[in-house]
Amino acid sequence: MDSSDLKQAGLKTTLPRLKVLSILENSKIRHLSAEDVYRELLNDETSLGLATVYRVLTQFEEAGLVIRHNFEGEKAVFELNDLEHHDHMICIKCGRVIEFVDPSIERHQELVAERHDFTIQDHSLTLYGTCKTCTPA
Amino acid sequence: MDSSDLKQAGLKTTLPRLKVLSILENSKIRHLSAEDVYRELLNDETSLGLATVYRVLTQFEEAGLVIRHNFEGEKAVFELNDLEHHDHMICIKCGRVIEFVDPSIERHQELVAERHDFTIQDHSLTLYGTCKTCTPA
DNA sequence: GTATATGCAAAACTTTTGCATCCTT
DNA sequence: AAGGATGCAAAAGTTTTGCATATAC
Repeated sequence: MDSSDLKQAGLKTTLPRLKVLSILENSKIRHLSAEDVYRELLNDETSLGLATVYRVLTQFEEAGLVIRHNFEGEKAVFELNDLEHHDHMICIKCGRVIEFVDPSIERHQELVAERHDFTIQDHSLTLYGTCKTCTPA
Repeated sequence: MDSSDLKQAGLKTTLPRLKVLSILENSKIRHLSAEDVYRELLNDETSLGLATVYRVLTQFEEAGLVIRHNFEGEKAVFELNDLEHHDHMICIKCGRVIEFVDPSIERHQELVAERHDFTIQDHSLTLYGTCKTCTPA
């Protein structure tokens, strides 16, 4: 992702937008809150206002560059929309986020929706529990 | 549900709690925000403070009497925990909430979790789209 | 040069908390 | 009588907005 993605989205290539994009691409942690992004930039010589970070992330979401998640109890987090669609497992002990795809689940969502004459536009599936490391043996 | 459910949950039988319980049981709409509950009580001779509604709903959640949902973009909503487990479809046009259960989906959640050595404690599956009435033909 | 973007501070909105008072047991 | 529950107002946390200034094209 680079400035051409911004242009395509109808967004001017500005330093704040490039910085946010770069954080999203290079951060070790894939799911970041607006404040996470803001804080990563604080060390930076020219940091951004938190309001700008929110505005940029919202524009990115509208442009389809990022996906916003509202996981339980947390503030909103954002991830780059650069992978195939996937759902999430979240470890309630260490916070780790595991991404997964399950075609059977996807298919059955469609089937159950059809059964109710419902047209799916989007869905959100999140499993909460403990990961390999955090599950007591 | 009545005062005995409160006692069992270790909660004193108070008027505010009974009122909230009664709203949850008798409201036409099943999924209510704290403010929805608060507003239904405003006409009432003795209404409750919003803070009390939040406290009561939180206690009910801890006691397992209600389930709290954080649907996308909305404030938290609460529903009585009096049905079997189920997931939700939400019409993004009319706000209607349809409850459903799909054993295949449940099963495949377990399978995919196992594959990742993940132990599910809870999950949240919500389909967003348009219902029968709101889907353009 | 013009339109759009940003920064800052203030506002908005949801939810929680402190504390004095009241109610249930 | 004692402990827990409530109301009110204030605080906290997250996200949005108004407006003057700065920046991209």
